[in-house]
Amino acid sequence: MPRTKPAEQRRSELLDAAEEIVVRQGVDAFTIDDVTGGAGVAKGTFYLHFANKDNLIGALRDRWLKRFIETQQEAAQKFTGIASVEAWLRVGVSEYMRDVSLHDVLFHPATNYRAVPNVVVEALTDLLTDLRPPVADPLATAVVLYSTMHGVTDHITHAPDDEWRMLNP
Amino acid sequence: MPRTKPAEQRRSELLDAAEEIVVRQGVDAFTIDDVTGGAGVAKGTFYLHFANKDNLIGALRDRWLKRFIETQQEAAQKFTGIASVEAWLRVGVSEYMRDVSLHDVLFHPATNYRAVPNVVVEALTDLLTDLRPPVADPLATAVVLYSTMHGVTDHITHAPDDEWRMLNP
Amino acid sequence: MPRTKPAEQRRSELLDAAEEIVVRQGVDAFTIDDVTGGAGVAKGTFYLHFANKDNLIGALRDRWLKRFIETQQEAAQKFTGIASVEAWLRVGVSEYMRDVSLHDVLFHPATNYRAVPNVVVEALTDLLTDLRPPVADPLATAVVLYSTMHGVTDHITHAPDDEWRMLNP
Amino acid sequence: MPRTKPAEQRRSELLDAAEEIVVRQGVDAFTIDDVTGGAGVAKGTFYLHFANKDNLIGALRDRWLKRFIETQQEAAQKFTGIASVEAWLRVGVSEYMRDVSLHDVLFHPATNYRAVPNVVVEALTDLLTDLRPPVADPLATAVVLYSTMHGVTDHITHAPDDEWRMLNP
DNA sequence: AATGAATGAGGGTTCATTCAT
DNA sequence: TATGAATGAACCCTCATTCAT
Repeated sequence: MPRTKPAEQRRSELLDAAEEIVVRQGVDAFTIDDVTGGAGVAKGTFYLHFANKDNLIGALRDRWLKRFIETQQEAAQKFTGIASVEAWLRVGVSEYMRDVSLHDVLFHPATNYRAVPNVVVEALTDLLTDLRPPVADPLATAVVLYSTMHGVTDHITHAPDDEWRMLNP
Repeated sequence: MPRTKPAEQRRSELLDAAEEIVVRQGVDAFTIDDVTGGAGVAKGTFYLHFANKDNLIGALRDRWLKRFIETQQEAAQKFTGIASVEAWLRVGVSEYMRDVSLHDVLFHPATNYRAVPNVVVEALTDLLTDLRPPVADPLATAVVLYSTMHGVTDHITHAPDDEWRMLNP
Repeated sequence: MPRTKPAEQRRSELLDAAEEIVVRQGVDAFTIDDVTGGAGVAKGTFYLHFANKDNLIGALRDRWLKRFIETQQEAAQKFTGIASVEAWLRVGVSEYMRDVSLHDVLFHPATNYRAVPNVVVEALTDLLTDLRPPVADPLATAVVLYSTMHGVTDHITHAPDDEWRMLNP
Repeated sequence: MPRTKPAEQRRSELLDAAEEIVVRQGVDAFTIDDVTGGAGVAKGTFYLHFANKDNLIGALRDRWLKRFIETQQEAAQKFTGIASVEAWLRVGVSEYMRDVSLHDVLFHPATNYRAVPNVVVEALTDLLTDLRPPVADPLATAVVLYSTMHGVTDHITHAPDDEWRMLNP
């Protein structure tokens, strides 16, 4: 049985391993060794698929964003008008909550995340732009909605249990 | 010429130096060496005032929060009713914008920030609770307002220049 | 009330503090800070009485030896002939056992202990030389007796309890 | 040209280098840097073979004991009765003398040596137990013999030259 | 494509010693 | 004589990256 696998699959397995470690142990215990260990390959193999550690984080981020937006898009397309915006937001919250810690790590300031989340805001802006009746300021609205979505999710996730119960009587 | 300074001042200078480095270079270039270099003291001096690196970050966070909330409190107290909430939020935005990168670093997930930002939400909740006419759900409202405040500021700060101009025609 | 004390007393107090720490915590936790802390003086004061750390250890060693030999001498003088040698050895064992860890630290190889224990052997050699009937080779005998005394004490001290009971039925 | 060597060999070379440094410079000049420098490898390589510094010292100790006892065993087996005990002791002395400073460092109190030398005493006890005619108290005898062996060697090694000549006329 | 031993720069922390008060 | 803040060399250890196989 060959140890070699298609590049795309190896890469994917490495990303999976990285994702799991990040989610489980946080960003501090984030070692190339852990990743390759988790993926069941040797250390050197990592560098056949990623230029360096930052590169991996970038790839992780891209994959996360791609999935996130696609999921929202799908949800939104099942509705029309304002309902599609609501669907978009609802899915956004549940997606965020699925793996907050992954999100936190991926978009934390230490890794030049700057431009990235804009993609999500842009997607929402597009959605709002196509809305009828028209939204006065799609971008501003998108920013506010996105912020709230994100912030509320954050709050819920980190809230002590009793506060959570207050919000969900 | 005395080398010694009051402990409180030295500590403060070290915090200042740390703050500046964090703001300027991000969290990755955050070295004890840099901090002591910036404060103009020897490396060992650092450990006269902080148990370790984490300890410093904690202190930085505490100081930031203290200042932030105090500033908001002051601003809010100059008004009554809904205007005080508005003042609170306005000051919040401008405070955030003064040093987003500092804030980002201080409260990024890698450093057990969990419980911390709640303090700000709590302050806002208190403000809303005392409001007349009463707010239906002060906590939920606070969360939404805080999220929006934070998210919008974030967006503005990281926005490419042209988008910023779109938002401020 | 003056904080100053006669040099000899301060020195003595520092030695006492050092001794206690060494006995209690072993040689690894042996810090100038600990010593001055234990003696209730400031760090700098240490260097008014000892040139450096090695110097302190040397002084500790000298004091220990002086006491040790004096005690043995006293015990030996109460007897004559071979009985005085036996007394000398008995006291030697009990003295060793009083503070093995102190002895261990003081005479461990890392601190150029070379010449030192000879003093004890020399004292014993003198005792044997004056013995009647004469001992064939006082030095060799002294070495053997001293070695046994030391080695046995060591063994007893470090022995697990059950072995100790075997030796003392 | 291959940089890599079998793990066992590398480990052995590191132990050799450590041993040499310990013998030559004593325990204070005992740096990981020195060890790796002596073995001709980079610092990091050390940690591929030892968990930490203490671990290395432990390994050094184990190796020393293993060799020591084996050599004694071999020597003893060439004889029977009391002669085997004499052989055991003679080899013990010469082995000790081959590298006293190594022994001193390895078994000095700072590094929890407690239980270790017992192994040698145990070996001797076994030897004495099998002796015919029987020895009254093998353990006590072993302790005394071992102590003397060790102590005498120590004395010889550290003796000033003239005293040494007195003992070897 | 895959390996994993080897690298070595770099960081956090300790602590003996100094020195201005 | 006494203080204790300040110093800074030294050390252990980590881990991203390389490279010969």
